[in-house]
Parts: sequence; C-alpha cells; structure tokens
Amino acid sequence: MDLFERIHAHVNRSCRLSDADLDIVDGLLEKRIVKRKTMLLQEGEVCHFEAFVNQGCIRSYYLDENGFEVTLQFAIEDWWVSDIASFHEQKPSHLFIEALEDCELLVLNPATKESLLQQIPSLERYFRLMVQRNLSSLQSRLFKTIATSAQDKYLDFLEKYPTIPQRVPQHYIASYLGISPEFLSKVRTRMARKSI
Amino acid sequence: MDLFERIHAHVNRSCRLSDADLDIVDGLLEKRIVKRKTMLLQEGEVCHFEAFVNQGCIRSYYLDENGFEVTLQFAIEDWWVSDIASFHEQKPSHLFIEALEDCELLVLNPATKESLLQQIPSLERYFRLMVQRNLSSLQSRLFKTIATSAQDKYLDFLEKYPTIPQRVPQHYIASYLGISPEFLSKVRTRMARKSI
DNA sequence: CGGTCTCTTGACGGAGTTCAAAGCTAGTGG
DNA sequence: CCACTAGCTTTGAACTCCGTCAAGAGACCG
Repeated sequence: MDLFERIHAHVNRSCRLSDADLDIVDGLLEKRIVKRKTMLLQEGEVCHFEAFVNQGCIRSYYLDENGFEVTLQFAIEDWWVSDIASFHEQKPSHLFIEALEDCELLVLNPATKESLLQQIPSLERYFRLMVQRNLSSLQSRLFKTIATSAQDKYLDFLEKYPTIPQRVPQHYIASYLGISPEFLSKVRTRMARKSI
Repeated sequence: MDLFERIHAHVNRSCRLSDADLDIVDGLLEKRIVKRKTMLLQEGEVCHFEAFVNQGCIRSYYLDENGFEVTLQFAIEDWWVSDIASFHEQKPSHLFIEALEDCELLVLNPATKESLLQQIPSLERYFRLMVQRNLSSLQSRLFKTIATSAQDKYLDFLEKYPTIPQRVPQHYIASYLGISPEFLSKVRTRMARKSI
C-alpha cells in the first residue's frame, strides 16, 4: 500500500485537492517509525509534532501528582495525535503521549505545517473541521462522564470504538472512562452474567 | 461605550485589523437584546447563531432523559457562545442555550460568518485559535472532572471564574462541576468551618 | 403579603474506590 | 522448549464519597 494512501483519503473527505497539491502534502510529511512503549511526549516538554497514524496505536494521557492516569485519546489508523495547545503556542505540555504498538506515523512540525497551510490555504478548512469535531465529541464525552453510569459509559465506548478493546489493555480503557480498572472488570462480569 | 469596543479589543488580541476591516466586522454583526430566561436554543433545533456577549450572562447545558442537567459553559462579557457542531453542519443540536441575565449580544449567522471570513481571511486565525483554546481548556476540565474531588473542582472553579459565583445561582455551578447542588452546599460549609 | 426560587441540613443508601491476594497470559532468556 | 517473570485481569471485603429524599428557612419579586 502506498505510504500516503490513507492520508489522501482522509483529507479528501473535507476538501478536494489537485494532484499537484497532494504532492506538496507528501513532500512535507515526514515518515516516522516508532517502537511500542516509545514516549513521544512527556509532561513539561514542548510538543513539536502533529502525527497522523498510518499504522499502529497511540495513547495520550494526563498524570496527576498521585500517579493517577486519565487517558485523553486512543489514536489508531486515520487519527491525528498531538497536544495542539503546546504545539501551536510552543509552550510546555501537560500531556504524555506514548506508542501502545509499533507505529508508522506521518509527522508535521510547526514549520512544515505553516508551510503546508501557506501553499494550500484550503487545508485551513481541513484542520479547522478536525479541531471542531474534536471539540464537539469531547463536549459530549464530558456530558456522559458526568451524567451516566460506569456500565453505560463502557457500552457507549464499545459502540463508538469497537476495535480498540481488542488492541489495548483493559485498564487503559478504564482510565479513559474515568473508573478504576477493578470496577471495570466487575462491570464486565456483571454484563456477561446478565446476557447469558 | 461604543457597541463594538469589546469585540474590537477581543479580535485585536489575536490579529491586527485595519480600520476598514473593523468596519466590515461591525457591518456584519447584528445587535440583539434578549431578556433573562430567554431560550436561545433548544435540543433538536438547528443553531443559527454565534453570539458574542457584550453584556450579560448566558448558560449552555445538556439535559438527559431523566431531567439531569450538565452545564457546559457560562458565557459572560467577551465570550462567544454557540453550538459549533450544529452551527457549522446545520444539524440538530443536543444543547440548550439560555440567558441567565438580560443580555446584549452581537450575532453572526452562517451567511454573515461566511461573508466575514471571505472578506477578511485573517479572521480564520481568530476563530481557529478560539476553537483550539476552547478544546484544550475542555481537555483539562475533563481531566479534573475525573481525577479530582468535589472540593478541589470547586476551588479550581473559583480561581478560574472568580466573578461567576456572584452572578449565577449556585446549583448551576454544581451542574457545571458535575456534583449535586446539595453536596456543593455541604462542601462550602465544610470549607467555611475549616477556614475560620 | 404569598408564591417561587434558592440554599441548607440531616439521615440513609449506593455506586464506585482501595487494598490485598491470587490466577492468567504472553514474552523472554537460558 | 521449558521456566520465569512481568504485566494484566479477576475477586472479595471494607470503606468513602457523593447522591437522593425530605423538610425547613431565607430571599426576592410581582
């Protein structure tokens, strides 16, 4: 499969680009291979990348002073991952970003992103839509986090991300849902008993 | 005070506009006065506005099938309020938006916003930055919602929005923090006792 | 005034946490 | 190819933070 096939298709959903424009995109993206367990970003560092996941799985998370983790995002194929606040304002991040599988990424840095947007202004739209969709899905996630039970959050997660549970350890899903790994395990056994 | 003084200052923080450009902005914004308790948007409706709050206070919130409310945002002077997903894709909203005080708003609709961005492309940056900041502050709010106690969330709120508690009923703040109004009351009395 | 909205207080219950221990699985090196 | 380890999941008991329900007390406004 062509290295840029996925990202072309992804961009195409928001805006049509000419072949010449697509060549510009390809020229500015940097391919990066990272091994499982690689830390791409740690709290306190400035985030220098926006990464499109061509292959693999990445997790971003917060970590408080007691060692308690909250997973912000699982990024699999066709997702972008970054700390946009840190990336755009070049200030220290509060996030950790880590590869959960061996990954093939296509990476932008602030300079190449700037150059990309200058050469292809219509990509403004692509990135704006991405941030907007991100925002509104985070809004509804906040609502569910507050308003629904652990079981409903888990069912919702299964529906929205059916392939993730097969790829990542269960306790990371618990930390995404905002519940303890032990309780997620109990919820699952309760669900299994009821559906027999 | 000039009707457009606030919004000029607000735009100016992200990008410098010429006087001619500012005139275009002023010409496209529509002044709207709404009374306390006016519903600007209800679930199921399409959101046709982005409103800049010149004066007053507005609340956006989710409401689940059991009547349980989660406040998404308090918008006071210098804030924008809208349902961006509904606004941009012209699809039904999941939010309610309601005036908590008599308000003076400056309003864009999809057509005037489109026209604004076409005439002043540099405003793309202004709106993009706004969405980005919104996103990253929502990310950290999600983290705190999950990882911290009711008391810490309340203290955090007081620090971040010191003027809000004097303007809105306390049970709305509880619904912003994701706790019951009764428990917020108990947290406050506990804090008051300790700090004497 | 009288009704409506708001905040407080207390008793009780429950959803979810914490801690500890044990079983399970997969990867790794000898 | 087996033994060992490290990470993951499960289970149970005790506990806690917070929600629910109910009642009362202000405060505000028409």
